[in-house]
Amino acid sequence: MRHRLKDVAERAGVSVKTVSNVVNGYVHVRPDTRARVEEAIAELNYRPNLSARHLRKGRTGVIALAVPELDIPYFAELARHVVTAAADFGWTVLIDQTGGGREQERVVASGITDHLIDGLIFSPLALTAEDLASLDGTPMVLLGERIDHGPADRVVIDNVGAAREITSHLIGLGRRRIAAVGSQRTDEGASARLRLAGYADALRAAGLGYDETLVAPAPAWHRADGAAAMRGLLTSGVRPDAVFCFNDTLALGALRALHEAGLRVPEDVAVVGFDDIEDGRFSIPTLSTVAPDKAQIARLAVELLADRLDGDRAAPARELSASYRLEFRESTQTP
Amino acid sequence: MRHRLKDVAERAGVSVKTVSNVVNGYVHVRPDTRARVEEAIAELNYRPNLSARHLRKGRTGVIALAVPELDIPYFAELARHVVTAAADFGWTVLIDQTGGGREQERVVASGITDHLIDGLIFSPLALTAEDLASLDGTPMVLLGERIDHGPADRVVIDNVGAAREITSHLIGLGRRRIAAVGSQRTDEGASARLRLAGYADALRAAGLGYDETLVAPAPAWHRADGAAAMRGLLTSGVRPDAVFCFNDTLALGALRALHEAGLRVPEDVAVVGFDDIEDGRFSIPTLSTVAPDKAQIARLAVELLADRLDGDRAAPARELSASYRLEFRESTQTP
DNA sequence: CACCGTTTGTACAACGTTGTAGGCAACGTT
DNA sequence: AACGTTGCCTACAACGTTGTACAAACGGTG
Repeated sequence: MRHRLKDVAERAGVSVKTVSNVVNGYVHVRPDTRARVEEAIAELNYRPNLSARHLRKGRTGVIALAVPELDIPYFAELARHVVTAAADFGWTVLIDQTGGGREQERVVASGITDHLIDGLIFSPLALTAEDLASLDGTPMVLLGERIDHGPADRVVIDNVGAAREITSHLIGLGRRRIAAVGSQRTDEGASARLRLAGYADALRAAGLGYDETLVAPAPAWHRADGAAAMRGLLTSGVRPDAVFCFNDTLALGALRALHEAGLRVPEDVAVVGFDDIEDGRFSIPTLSTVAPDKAQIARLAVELLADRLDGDRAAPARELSASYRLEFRESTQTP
Repeated sequence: MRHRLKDVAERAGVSVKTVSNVVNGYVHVRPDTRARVEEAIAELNYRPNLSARHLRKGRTGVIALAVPELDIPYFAELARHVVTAAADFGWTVLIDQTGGGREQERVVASGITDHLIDGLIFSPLALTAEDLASLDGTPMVLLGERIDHGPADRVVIDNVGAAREITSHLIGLGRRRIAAVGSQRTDEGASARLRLAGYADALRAAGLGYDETLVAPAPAWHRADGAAAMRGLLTSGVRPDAVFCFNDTLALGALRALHEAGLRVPEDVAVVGFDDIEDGRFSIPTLSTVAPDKAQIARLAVELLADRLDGDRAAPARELSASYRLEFRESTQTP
């Protein structure tokens, strides 16, 4: 049922290698020979065996994308863009969920590189630079801030700047008691730390004090965590007039908690998020947010990987920055 | 940097095959020999080359999951469950987006099977039984209703029954003018047809007429389509007191449109969806819905695939049914 | 002690592909 | 006419692994 080069060769009356040459677009094949071979390929519906090709060439045409969880909308949207960007290079993307734990991430980062893939785009939560250094040489591009001075290429966005800008926007609306939701003290919370820093920067620049009681931690960044953190803030008696949630799912949870508490958004409390996931465009109210250019992130990551694969694998690691913009929607604007 | 069986063999002072036997857990290896080999493996950090192994054995340990779009929450959640279920079989999952078009789906279904994967779990929108029959023999499990009597194993849920039940629930609440959002006349709309049938069944059983003007089509099933369809219904002058949306994202869009029109949910209009995506548990109001057991769907699909891989590939196609339950939340209940 | 079956290990070939080396025409140049 | 050059194609080996066949060592039995 499944045919090999040999079958095509026999049918076309040429050598196996000539068929291989046709398949690979080698120049010196007579037009009529080429035509005969192509006809045979079509008749047999021949497709190259990628494993054999890989074994011989050392390339599979498959790259992996490893993210903590697929059903976190941000990662799902990112995955979509990576698949699209990779297609431009003729690559297939193998998507892996790490779950976000350090051990799991280490397993993925080392295990997945068992010769099946050419390279890896990795969005780590817990992996350390140390873990990373112990991996053998599968080219890798990191997304996000977790690993500070690792040996790998990275695509980042300016978390501090974005957080500062969106917080300043809230201040510009006249809000003075601005809460932050999503802080994390663990090592996993690199993005949390940076966004918190940007938040604090903006308060300081506006002459507003940084009030510890307005900062709510969240163990993970799901809707439920956002709702719980918001409820915690409200029952603790602090009365914020605005909330900066460190991502959109937290913000959606916070909206929910505010709704349950009978508070109006944005009249009583303005809410902003981070990531610009699609839900935020249809939530009630729609959600103001920082919109990282996910397509650009994906494209830069794929391009970095391509450069690394084709170029010098020992070249120094590069870091590229993706852009973002602010989206102002109902949760910060009176209709 | 990367070592082969041969390197391990030299270090341990045995033949290549003996190392292979140790790696594969072959029984008849003397304990001290095994220990020596394992030590050498550890020292060299040896990992088998999966391409070579595949070439020899005909198995890769990779299965593919093909879905229309990854950033549709239902598919993202499903993907997560499939990855988890596959891990129990030691499989890695390669996730592919088809985009949902017939041609693209055909490309994925045939192209992806280029020797890289052992099997495919496929959630088709547009592919026909005819397309499917033309594929060579990569084992495949289909999800959903699209292909009626195809040659492949399938996992389905009882769309008609579920739609009937949720509609009956609305009727039980005293609603009489119940709209349906998401109908599709194209071939892609198999699920839409079945859910519409269940909706009509329930109306008929309750002695309510089927009113064409209460049925709104939706080209795709995104939030934006739900919002547009709902706006269309409202501006056309029909005044439903309940809406059955054929999936949750449509329902979230509909909630948005109702909100913009100043209608209260559930007081003025009750809303139900289908899929039980996480968003629906945090939306305002929270969304009543049909909750298919996604974990079960994923598990059944993986098991069917495993059976097919290990067993008789020519055995007749099987069809398994996954269960569902109804979730009643705020969008159909007054607080 | 000869015999036999089991245990433990080895050598070789094969999976399907492509890189290398080289052969044979046909051509233009001296 | 002899020569190198070019175009086109073929034969062979190799990528790293495992199945098959078989050899050597071992233990128990008659």
